Amino acid sequence: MPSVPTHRAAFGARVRELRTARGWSQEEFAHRADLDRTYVSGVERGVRNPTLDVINHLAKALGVDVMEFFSR
Amino acid sequence: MPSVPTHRAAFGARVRELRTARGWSQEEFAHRADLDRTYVSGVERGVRNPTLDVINHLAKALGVDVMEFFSR
DNA sequence: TTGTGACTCCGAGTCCGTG
DNA sequence: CCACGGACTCGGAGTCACA
Repeated sequence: MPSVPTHRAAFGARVRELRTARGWSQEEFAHRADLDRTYVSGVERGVRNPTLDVINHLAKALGVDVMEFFSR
Repeated sequence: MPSVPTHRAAFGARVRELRTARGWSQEEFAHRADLDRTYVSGVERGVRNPTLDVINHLAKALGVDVMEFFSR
């Protein structure tokens, strides 16, 4: 088992994709999602294991449904 | 802020829906997912705030994509 | 068959900084 | 602008006895 599970990496990559598509820096996104900048960084790299609550926060900040993180 | 956020309750309800649709008890499901029965109970009631790793584990045990938890 | 309170332990999540 | 580290707090993971 790698230290960065594939499902986490995929999730993080999707978050990053949606964030950059909006032209936001990690810091601006973190502020909008009311989360720490370094934590968002960790989530996007797949090293962090976010909770359901955080996942919902991220979705809300991005203005998307949670489904978007797992589609495609 | 309620102690059981609506998005967690919705998630739990969806898990329960998928479990019962397979005719599984919490105990049987917990065994298949390699989790404790009481933990599964907490998730279904929205009391627990599962991590992305656990969410993926549940999806695998149910044989569905994680998307299924958030669709409809 | 399921809900619940209480428990331990480790990781979720924050805040400081660096290259 | 971002990756990464250290140190910290508190809440999630995982379990049990009991209702």
